[in-house]
Amino acid sequence: MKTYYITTPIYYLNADPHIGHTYTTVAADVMARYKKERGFDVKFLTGADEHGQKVERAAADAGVHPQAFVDNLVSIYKEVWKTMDCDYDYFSRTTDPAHQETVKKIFKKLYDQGDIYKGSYEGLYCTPDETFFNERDVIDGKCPDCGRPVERVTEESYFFRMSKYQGALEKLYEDHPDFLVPVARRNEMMNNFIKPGLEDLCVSRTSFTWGVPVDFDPGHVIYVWIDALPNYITSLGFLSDKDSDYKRYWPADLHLMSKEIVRFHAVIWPCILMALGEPVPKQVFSHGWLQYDGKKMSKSLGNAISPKALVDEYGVDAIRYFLLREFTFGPDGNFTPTALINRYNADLANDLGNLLSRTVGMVDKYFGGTLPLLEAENSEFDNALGEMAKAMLGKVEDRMDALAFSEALNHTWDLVRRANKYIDESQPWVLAKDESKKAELANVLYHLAETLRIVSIAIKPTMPNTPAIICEQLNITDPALTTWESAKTFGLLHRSLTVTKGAPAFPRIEKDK
RNA sequence: CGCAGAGUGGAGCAGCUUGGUAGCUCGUCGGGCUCAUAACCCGAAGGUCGUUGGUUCAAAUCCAGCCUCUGCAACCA
Repeated sequence: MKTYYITTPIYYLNADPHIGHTYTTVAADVMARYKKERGFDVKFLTGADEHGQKVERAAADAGVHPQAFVDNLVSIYKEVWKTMDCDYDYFSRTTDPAHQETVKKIFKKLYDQGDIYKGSYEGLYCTPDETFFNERDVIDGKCPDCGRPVERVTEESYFFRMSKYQGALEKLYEDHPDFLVPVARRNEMMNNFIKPGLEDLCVSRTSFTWGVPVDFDPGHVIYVWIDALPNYITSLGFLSDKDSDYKRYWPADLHLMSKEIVRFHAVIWPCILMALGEPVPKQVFSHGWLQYDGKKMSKSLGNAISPKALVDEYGVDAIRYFLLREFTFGPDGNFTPTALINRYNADLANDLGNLLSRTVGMVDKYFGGTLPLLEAENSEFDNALGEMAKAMLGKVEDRMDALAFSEALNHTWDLVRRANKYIDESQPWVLAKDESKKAELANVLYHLAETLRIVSIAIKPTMPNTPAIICEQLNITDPALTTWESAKTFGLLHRSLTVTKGAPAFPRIEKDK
């Protein structure tokens, strides 16, 4: 079976998850579900980056041990992913003992082969803040955070010989234009970091202790690059005696992330892998940021949106749908409550939810809930709808494979809108008044139900819960009628369909609310 | 001249790679229908595609300059 390994970043645990983390994780989850529907052997990883000075300090401020601090945050993240129906296979933690053991082995291996060496790190240091700053960040010799003077200090530390992989990295970018997408990010990495020359990377610290120790040099802690990035392979058992997942799933098919951490995944990470002699990931995809009402979302601005609150108000499927449908996946997007309500009402309540209601309602009203087995010639409208329904999933696949979630969903909604139009064309309420048109009427309603079946399959990856609502009202219980491939055939649903009226799947939201 | 992206009818976006009647959703106005969650369907109005110049038979699309906004610049998804 063909494998598919997809990852989100492992999120840095300095705050609760907000809608931005959710955006990345939901997109990865949708992709993972889609690939599973297509028959791939899928592994989906998310996780937490738990080490470092910021965590150490945040824990101290909270008056708890760092481990207790991250344990608490991890449980909060996991709770949010559960709320969002994000169904990951691995939750990677950098405090996991097995991960730490492998990180030590990686560090040692790179050291032994000369790719890590001991040197000295010189920088501007703010002693009260215990933080290094760049020349350009320092304002008039003062710390940009606290305003106190910084001093030039030298610290002994280990360096990764990244410069050695300059040529190999350039070749990777040239040979595989799709290694990093979208192309704007690729240009950015090339022009800013690769072409000017890779600098060796400082991979250890002595300024804090909350991390994986360098076991052959006490006092040194392995810095984030060699700790967090390798989680994608340590979680698969790399360099351990249980490495069957590594052999099976590596290299990753897709590292998904937002733009600010592209450099680490598209420059540093491949260099580390090349140094280890391991294959690099097939693709790194960077999506944009969600702004809130045109402003950057951040903890300090206090405008970060809580995913939990949104789900409580609108439902998980609606939020997942909105995130993927509203924004083009790649550029930045602007999240506004108005857009959410508009999208919900227009697409989910008016188009899809209402289509289900009117279909079930008519079967109930005209036939007492069960369609009779009557033969009828298809009208031109019936044929047009059927043809469109059959072709829809292929278009969805094409856009999903390109990570164009919004366009994929739009193809499905083209069909939903077409079905609403079909009702007007077919005028079932006119047919219902003529006893001799019973067969025609039943045929129209059958076409609607079958279209809804196909729609319910196409939306499965994005909206994991809605298909069950549709199937319940249409009494679809045969698993063969809900497989991905079955949505490419029109007419599988049984003709003598019995429906069950239910509450509206997406009740309209009144605007003044 | 640090790098990259964006500027398209009232709003939000797509199109630009491979030039050729400017598309989608929402909103507005008018009409139709009545099965349905006052939902659905049809039609209309509304854009010199930031700006200047160039290439071309033809430019939103290619090239150059300029203006405005945004992001990145060793760890905010």
